[in-house]
This record gives sequence, structure tokens and C-alpha cells, in this order.
Amino acid sequence: MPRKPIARDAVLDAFEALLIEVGERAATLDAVAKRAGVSKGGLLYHFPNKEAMISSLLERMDSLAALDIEAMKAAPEGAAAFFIKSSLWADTPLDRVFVAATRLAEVAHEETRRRFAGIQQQWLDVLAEEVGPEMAKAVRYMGDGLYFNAMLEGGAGDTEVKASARSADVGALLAAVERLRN
Amino acid sequence: MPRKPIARDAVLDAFEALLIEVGERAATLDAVAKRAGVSKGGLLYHFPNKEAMISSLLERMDSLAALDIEAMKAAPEGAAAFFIKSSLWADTPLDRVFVAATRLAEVAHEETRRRFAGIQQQWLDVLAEEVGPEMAKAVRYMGDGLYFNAMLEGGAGDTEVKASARSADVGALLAAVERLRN
DNA sequence: ATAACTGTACCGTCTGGACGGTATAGTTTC
DNA sequence: GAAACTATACCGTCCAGACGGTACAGTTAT
Repeated sequence: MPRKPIARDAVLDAFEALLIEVGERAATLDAVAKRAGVSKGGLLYHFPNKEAMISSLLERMDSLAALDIEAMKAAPEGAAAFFIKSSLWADTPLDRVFVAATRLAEVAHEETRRRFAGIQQQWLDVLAEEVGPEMAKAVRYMGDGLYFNAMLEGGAGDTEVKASARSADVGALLAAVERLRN
Repeated sequence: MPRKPIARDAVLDAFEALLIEVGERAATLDAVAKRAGVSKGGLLYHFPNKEAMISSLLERMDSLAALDIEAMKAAPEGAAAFFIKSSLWADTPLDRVFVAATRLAEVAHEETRRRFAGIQQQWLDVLAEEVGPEMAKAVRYMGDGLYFNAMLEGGAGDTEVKASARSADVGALLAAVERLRN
């Protein structure tokens, strides 16, 4: 039996981390390989080019998002509250891949933008079932706002401090959602 | 009297437009110069390096944001409603410079991130005066969400169609704000 | 008034470095 | 023995920035 392709996931994780922390520009093939503890040749063995690496990251995002949407539908506290809570930056695998992908979308990567739009639509559909189409939009924009801020902060500064500041905000948002529901 | 530096503004406008439409990566000095109808040498006469060009763009953002915040304070419909309406992408000078700057923040440009944080804080302060600190956050996150989406869309696709779809959303958000105010 | 000069506003070309990708030869692990 | 690598050298392209030069508006000296 051949050995397991451990480097593949390491490369994808490294790519993701660099996108989050230093942006698309600095997430070069050399930098990704170095961070993954892999040679450049090894990286290119798994991903013939950068576009292939991006595709794999987007597939990871899609599968994690699908899980999230299932969890959202089944959430006991309701889809809207679940959505707001999960929009907070919590360093989960979905959060990470989402912010990483945002960096690509910002660089005008069309495929990434399409995938985003698809996931956002799914969220909106689930929210609409619970609070109606109008308020669903209000809730989704709040969640988008949380992502927007997570994205702006990126990897710089004290992550702990910012995370706690942000989680205080979630309380305010949940209160707002509660008001909107009635 | 010396000639007027007409190229300077043209360069800044071109830089802004390219950031919005094709992202940071593609907003190279050559591309900016070409779009501005200026030679590369001419561009570098006004802005000794790319960083200087970015600084000027951020100054433009700060001054436009200051005007916006004054208008927000004086808005007859209230600061919150004004804020939501103005968060919609309307191709105003402030909208443009804001989205353009977002592209830079995405690339982990620290100074840009700081400026953003400052402006966001000012918005929050004004909103808090009207609807209290808790609901102010809900409103600001909605506005951020609108910017997030404007940013994701960028210059691609049919701008007209997207603008009208988004403006329908603003109605929903204003209704939500109205509910939150009570 | 006009020639000589000065400073501003540009233009066009070049260079050094980085980046994406290729190629190839060897090494480890199952 | 074959898949999963490492290591390194290399190529073409693109980009930021440097540099030397040009055009012209305004100023000064005669």
C-alpha cells in the first residue's frame, strides 16, 4: 500500500491560514509550501497549479457549509439564533474556510463569488422558513456584518481580546433577533 | 502660477475604480496609469510609490466619511434609517472609496484596517445616541452586511440588476430598524 | 519685451526581484 | 514496486520602482 497523502491536508490548512492571516497576495506557492512543512515540488504533486488548490478549498467550504445548514435546520434555539451565533468568529473549520475564501472573492475570483452566493441563498431560505422572507434578510445581513468584521480583522492583533469583544455584540444581536421574531 | 495637477485626481479615480472592479491584485501601477490616461512616470511623479497612492485614497475616505457622519447626525429620518439607506451601494463617492479600501484591508493592509475601525466607531456612536448601544450594534451590523455584499459583488455582472435587487432588501432592513426602535 | 532661467508636470525605458510553474533526479514509506 | 514525497535548478512573465529626459507655465534680468 502506498503511504497516505498527509501533505495534502497540511497544504490546504496552510493555504487557508495564510489567506486569513496575510491575505491572498502573500499566500504564494512558496509561502504555502513552507508553512505546510512541505517542499514546493511536493505541493505541486498534489495540486498541479494554484487554481486546483483553490478548487479544493472551495470544495471544503461547500461540504462544511452543507453540514452547517443541516445543523441550523435542526437547531433547538431556532435557525435565526443559531445563525447569528455561528456567524461569530469562533475559529471553527467553517469560519476559517469562509474567511479564507472571502480573501479570494475580494480578488475578483468569480468561481468563489458564485459559491458564496449559493451558500448565502441556502441560509436565507432556512431563515425565511422561520421568520419570514423580510426579517430573514435583516438577520442574514447581521450575520454578513459579523463576517465582514471578522474578515477586516484578519489575523492581526490580539485575537482573544477581539473575540470577546465580538461575543458581547452577539448578545445584542440575539436580543434584536428576538424582537424581530415577534 | 504652475499648471494644475489634473493627473493626480485622475490617477486616484482610476486606482479606486480598478480596486472595485478587478481587485487589489490587478490594480497595478501600470494598469492604474493606463486607466488614468497617464504614463507610469507621470503617476510616479505624483505618488512616489504605491503606498503613497494608498495613503491618498485613505485620506479621501476619511474626509468623505466625516461629511457622511455630519449628514447622518442631521438626518430628518433619523440616524439609523439614514445609515441603512446609505449603506446600500449607490455608487456615491463614499461608497466607491469605501469598497475600494475594503480591497486593501482584505490584503491585510494594517493602516487601512485602522481607518475602517475608526469610521465604524464613529457610526456606532451616532447610532447609539438614537437607539441605544445595544440596538446600535444590530443596526451597524446590518449596514456592514450590506457593504459585505457590495464588496463580494464587486464590478462583475449586471450592476443595474443587482442594485435593484439590493434596494428591495433595504426596505426589509428599514422595517426591521423600525421594529427595533420601539 | 524678450531672452534666460526655474520648477512643475509629465513621458518612456530599464532593471531587479518575485511568482507561478516545469523538470528532473533522488529518497522514504507502505 | 509504486505512491508520496524532497531538493534544487530553471524559465517566462509580471510588477514596483528608478531614472533620464521633455514640455511648458511662470519669473527674473536686461
